[in-house]
Amino acid sequence: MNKHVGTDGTVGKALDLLDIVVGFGRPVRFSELVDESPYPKATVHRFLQTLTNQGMLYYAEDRHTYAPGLRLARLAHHAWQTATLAPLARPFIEALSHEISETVHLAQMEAGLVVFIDKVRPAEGFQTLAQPGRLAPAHCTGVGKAMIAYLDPKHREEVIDAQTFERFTPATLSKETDLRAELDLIAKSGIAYDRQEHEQGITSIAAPIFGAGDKVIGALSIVTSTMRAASEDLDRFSPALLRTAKQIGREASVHPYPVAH
Amino acid sequence: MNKHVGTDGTVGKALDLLDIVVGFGRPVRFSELVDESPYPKATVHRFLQTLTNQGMLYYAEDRHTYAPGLRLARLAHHAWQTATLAPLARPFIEALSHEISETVHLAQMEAGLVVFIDKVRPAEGFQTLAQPGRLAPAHCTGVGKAMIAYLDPKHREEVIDAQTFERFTPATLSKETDLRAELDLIAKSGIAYDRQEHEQGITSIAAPIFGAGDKVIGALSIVTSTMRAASEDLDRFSPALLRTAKQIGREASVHPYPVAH
DNA sequence: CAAGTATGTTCCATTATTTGGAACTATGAT
DNA sequence: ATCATAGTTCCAAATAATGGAACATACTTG
Repeated sequence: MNKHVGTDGTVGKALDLLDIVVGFGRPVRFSELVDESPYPKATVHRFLQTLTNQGMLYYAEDRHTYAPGLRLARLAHHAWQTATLAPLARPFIEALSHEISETVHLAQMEAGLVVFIDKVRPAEGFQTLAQPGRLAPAHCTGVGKAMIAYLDPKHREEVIDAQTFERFTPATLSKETDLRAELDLIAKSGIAYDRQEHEQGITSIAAPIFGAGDKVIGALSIVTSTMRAASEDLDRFSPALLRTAKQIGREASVHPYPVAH
Repeated sequence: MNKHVGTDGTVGKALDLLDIVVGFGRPVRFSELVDESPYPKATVHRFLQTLTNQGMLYYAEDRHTYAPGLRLARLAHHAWQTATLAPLARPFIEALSHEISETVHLAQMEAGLVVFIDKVRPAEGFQTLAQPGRLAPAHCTGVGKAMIAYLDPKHREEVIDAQTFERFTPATLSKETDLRAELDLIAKSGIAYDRQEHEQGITSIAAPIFGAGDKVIGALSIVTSTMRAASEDLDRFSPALLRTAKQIGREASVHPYPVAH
């Protein structure tokens, strides 16, 4: 259900809190964190002290707020460079976006959720919810469904179990059976769609990226709005999309590192 | 001596280990980590399990190696945007690099070490050690010395104490007294130099960046190679360098966030 | 391919750290 | 000046971390 179960003792809890602070996306006050976290006041306080000491958080004395620290920024940036598909895929998704003049998203999966890893917008495109580093549910996104459909059976079941099936729009697939039916289709065609299932007015066409040993390591999507194109129009992008996904996959298989998970 | 002292219990130790893994810059084996960390085998093992469970590390079963995890990578964008000067300074250092056609580095200080935050190279410049996210000692870099020279006395002593005075080249300042003498000069002129003290053949001219309350929040440097310019030639960049540092400082003072530490 | 060596994992009694309710202090609003 | 809200400290009890040593597994080599 929840992303990282709290069975990892002190360290797990501290990281939970770190995630919460970062999740706010702005400097946060102590009391907000007490409300948001499942831990009692004294415990939260102790963790914040530790994390601040460690440079993972920064405490602004004047404003009494906590924000991500420089050490976290440094570690995270490193991780981005060495542990995600982003640096490797960048040239390809730039080329794709340029070729078709549409927004392209790159995503990977973490703990049953979609993580948006990178994004290229052509010139001045519209803004979507997907910012790099953002999490989204897998059941209602093109990239999420594309990845689930090609997961090995064991992982697939785990990930499906992890879905909340929360409704974001009237089109959201909110039943497990609906999702499974669609996954079957995707597994046949190699293409997944998001028909305004996550954001009203936003549609996408997505394809999985396969790394060494034909393991799904990520997904790629072309995103547009209903203003700009009908859902079926997206189909004309599928050759370019599949080609780019294959290019990235090949690159990832060849390069030992950065590692794709 | 070491960056984050181990006085923060379990969480501190786990983060130490995380830093060590990330520091390798490549997937690492268990035994390498046991050697590198001060903790006993069983303890390292337990931490690695926890961190992997938490998604902060990724364990490649086939290769038996640990690498940064997706969860850590996910934190990158947020942390980088809100915790560093990078987003705010970007336009200014781009303008500077373009104006003078040289490489420009932006750095901040973390636990007595220099963290390179951003870097702009003109067209196809040469490569230096400084990649964004990279750590470097403060005693042998222009940006490091520029920051130390303007730290308040308390912090200054702490940071000087934290230096290892490791020799990287024959020109490296390897004695505390040498460093102090140079800091005095820097404090007078507002300009610091790196005369091949970190990398053979690389020289730079650096200036501190002051935020609200005239606190040093970072430093800026123009980097060139001895191939391209003599050390004294760098002086002709100093007006542009100082101007840009001032612009960034003003911007940082005005904008409440991103926070400069 | 068997014996040897290096590497990785598990166990568990001991030890040290975390935990969190409650009392306390600082801050800020009226 | 008074009250309310936010943040910090305390400390005995509860729990989790510790790490030496035994065990298991993967590699190496004669």
